[in-house]
Amino acid sequence: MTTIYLAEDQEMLNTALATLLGLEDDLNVIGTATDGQTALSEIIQKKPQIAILDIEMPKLSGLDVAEQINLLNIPTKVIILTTFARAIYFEQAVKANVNGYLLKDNPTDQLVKTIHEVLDGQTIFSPELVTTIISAEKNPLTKRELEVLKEIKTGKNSKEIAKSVFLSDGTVRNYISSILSKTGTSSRIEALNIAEKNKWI
Amino acid sequence: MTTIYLAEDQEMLNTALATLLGLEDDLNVIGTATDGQTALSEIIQKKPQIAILDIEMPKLSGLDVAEQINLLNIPTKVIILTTFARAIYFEQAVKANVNGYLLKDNPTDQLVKTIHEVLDGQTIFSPELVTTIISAEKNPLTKRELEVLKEIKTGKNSKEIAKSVFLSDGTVRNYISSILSKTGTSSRIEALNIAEKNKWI
DNA sequence: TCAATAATGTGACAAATGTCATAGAAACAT
DNA sequence: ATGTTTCTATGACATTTGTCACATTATTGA
Repeated sequence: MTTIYLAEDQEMLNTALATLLGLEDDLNVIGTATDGQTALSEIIQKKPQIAILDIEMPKLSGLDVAEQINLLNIPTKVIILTTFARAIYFEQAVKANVNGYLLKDNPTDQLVKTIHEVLDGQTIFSPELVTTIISAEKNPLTKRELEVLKEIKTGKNSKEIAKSVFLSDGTVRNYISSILSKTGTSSRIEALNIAEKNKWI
Repeated sequence: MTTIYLAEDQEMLNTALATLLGLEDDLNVIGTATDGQTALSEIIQKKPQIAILDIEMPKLSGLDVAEQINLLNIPTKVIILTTFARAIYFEQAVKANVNGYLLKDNPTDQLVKTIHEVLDGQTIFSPELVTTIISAEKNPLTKRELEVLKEIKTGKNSKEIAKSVFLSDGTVRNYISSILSKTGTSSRIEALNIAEKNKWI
C-alpha cells in the first residue's frame, strides 16, 4: 500500500483528487493540506512515500516544500502538480530534485500513472511542459534588469525603484532603456506584457 | 436519475469531477467538454437536467453558454463553477438567470449539495462570493475611463490610445488623469494594479 | 425642469520617461 | 591573459506623461 500526501490549495480539486486516489486499491491518501507550511510539517512527520504538491499555495509554495524535502533528506518522492509551465518553476523543480512534474492539463489517469512510474523509480516530466519550455523565448534580461522589471511591475517610478534596489536614478533608467530595447518595446507596460507572456516573471 | 453535463477546461478537474459525480447513485454525467462551444452544442442536443459550467474556457465562456441556454429557453439548470469571485462575472451570471454560482474554493461535497438544492428549485450563491462582492471596492470609473484603462493595459501610449478610441490626445490624457485621481495612484501601472486587484478589468 | 455627471476639447506647464554617448570597475568565459 | 558582458554612473536631450484651468455639449437622475 502506497502512502500519499496531497497539497493543493483549491479545495474542489483537493477533495476530488483525495477521494479519487483513495479509490485506487494500492494507494492510500494519508493527509491533505491547502497550504505549504502545513504540508511540509505533516510530510516531515508522516513521511509518505509520495507527496503531490501544487506550486501556488499560501505561506509556502510547493517548490519551497520540495526544496526542503530534498535538503532534509526525507525519503518522500515529490510530484509537482501545477497549471503553469513556467521556465523558472521548471528550473527550480529540477534543482529540488523532484521526481515528477505534471500539468493540471492532464486527466486524472495520467496522475495515477505518474504516481506508479515514480514509485517505480522513474523521473517523469509532462511532455507538454518540456515542449513549452523549449518553445518559450529565452529570457534575454540580466539579473539586474529582471530585478528592475519586477519593481516596475509594482508601479514604482524610477526614483522609487532606485531606492529599492540601491542604485542611482539614472542607472535604473538605463536598465529600463536596455530592457525596452531587448524586448523590442517602447514603454514599461509593453515590456511587462512581453515578460509576462514569456513567463519571465 | 439526474443527467449532468460538465464543462471545465482544466482536464484534471474535469475528469476528477466527472468520475466523482458519476459515483453518486442519483447522478449521471452524460457528457463533458473542455471548451464552451462544444459544451453549448452538446447541451442543446442532449438537454441535461443540470449543466455545470466553468467560466474561463476557450472559444466561449461559461457565462456566454449560460446566456445562450437562457435565451434559447432550454430547460437545463445552470451551475457556474469558478475560481473567481468577480463582480462583473456575478452580474452577468445573475442576468443569465443561472441557478447556482459556486467557487472552486469549496469541497466537492458542496458541489453535490448544490446540485441537489438546485434540482430542488432553489437558487444558490456561494456565501463567500456574496461577501467578496460586497466588500470589493465599487468601480468608480466611467465607461470611457474604463475603456481607456483597457487600452492602457495593452501598453499603448496616449497618442495610440487616442487613435484607437477616436479621441484627441489631450482628452485621453485627461481621462488618464481622472483615472489616477479616482484610484489614488500616480502612474498607469499603479492604476492597472488597483483595477486588477479589484477585478474592474 | 434643474442640477449633477459624463463626454469632449484646448493650452500651458512641471515632472517623469526614455535615449544616447561615454566611462570605469568587476565578473566571467575561453 | 584577454576579450566580452555586466554593473554602475553622469549629463544632456527629446518625448511622454500627468496636472490644471477652463469651456461646450449631451445625458440623466431626482
